[in-house]
Amino acid sequence: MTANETIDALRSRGIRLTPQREEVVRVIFGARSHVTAEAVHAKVRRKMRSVNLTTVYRTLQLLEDLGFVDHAHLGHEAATWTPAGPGHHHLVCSECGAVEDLPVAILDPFSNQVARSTGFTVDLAHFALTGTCRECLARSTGSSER
Amino acid sequence: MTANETIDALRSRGIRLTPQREEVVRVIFGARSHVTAEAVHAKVRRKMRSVNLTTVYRTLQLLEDLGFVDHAHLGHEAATWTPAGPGHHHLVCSECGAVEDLPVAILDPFSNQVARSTGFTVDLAHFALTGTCRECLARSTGSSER
DNA sequence: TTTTTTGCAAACCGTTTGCATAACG
DNA sequence: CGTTATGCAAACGGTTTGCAAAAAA
Repeated sequence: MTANETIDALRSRGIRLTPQREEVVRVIFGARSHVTAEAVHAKVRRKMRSVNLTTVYRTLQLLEDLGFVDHAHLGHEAATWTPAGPGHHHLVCSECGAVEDLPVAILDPFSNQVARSTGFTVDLAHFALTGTCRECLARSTGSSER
Repeated sequence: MTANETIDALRSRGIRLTPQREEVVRVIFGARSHVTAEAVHAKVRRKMRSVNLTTVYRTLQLLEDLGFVDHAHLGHEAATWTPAGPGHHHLVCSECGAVEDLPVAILDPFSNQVARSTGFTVDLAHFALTGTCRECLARSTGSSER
């Protein structure tokens, strides 16, 4: 979905359109990666100086309730937002902070395995998986290990 | 490790022992499950009324730095603490909040899979996996679906 | 007595709330 | 016009900080 399509969808759902909301939509759908509410706010402000962070949070919430965006938690820091989509997972390196995207398919066998053995349906899109990326691992084992 | 062993270990490492620290150790090693700093604080207070939450946080941090305890994040709420151990994983139901423990072995194939395809070493002990437990899933698909 | 730890109050960050004003439809 | 959204300031929960007073070694 594009920003314009989303805005049209909002209109036809009878959602009140404000310049603030339109701009928030444009920012999220125009961003190339995950953005925090703070980042959305900053970008929106470049067009409309007076917009409040609160409004951004409220709009993000609204858009999520309507199914247009999703948010995920990559760690302890602020949540990040993306246009709604097939859901992709994240690997966050706890050493360097690098975020690696993970194709859904790779984790399917795992989800199935967990479902089979525990009855639990894991949602891997909402919370990131943390760990150590290849580079940081190589650095630490390479130099400190005998 | 028991509380007493930990206290001895602290002493022999030359760490200053205060009644507050001892009591924090006893609470964590005496708890049957994961406890938040707040919960540790409440329990410590039953013995020593004046202990401050800040002290609990600082002690927990110290104990973790020394390798005696670990903390994990089960969701958006407060972190939970446990005696250091082989590390176990958690499935947290986002609907009912139930926390299910997961045998490490179940996740090994998954970790290996991720490592193989991405070079990323996941640390599944620090952040819980969220999802929907069997009961909540049954409830929602059973009653709301046609 | 020196060094470290404590308690307290205040700050922190990300997020949410209450409320009066502004603006959509 | 009625209804809903906005901006602002203030509160939130979990955690961390600075600092002077207290206690460990």
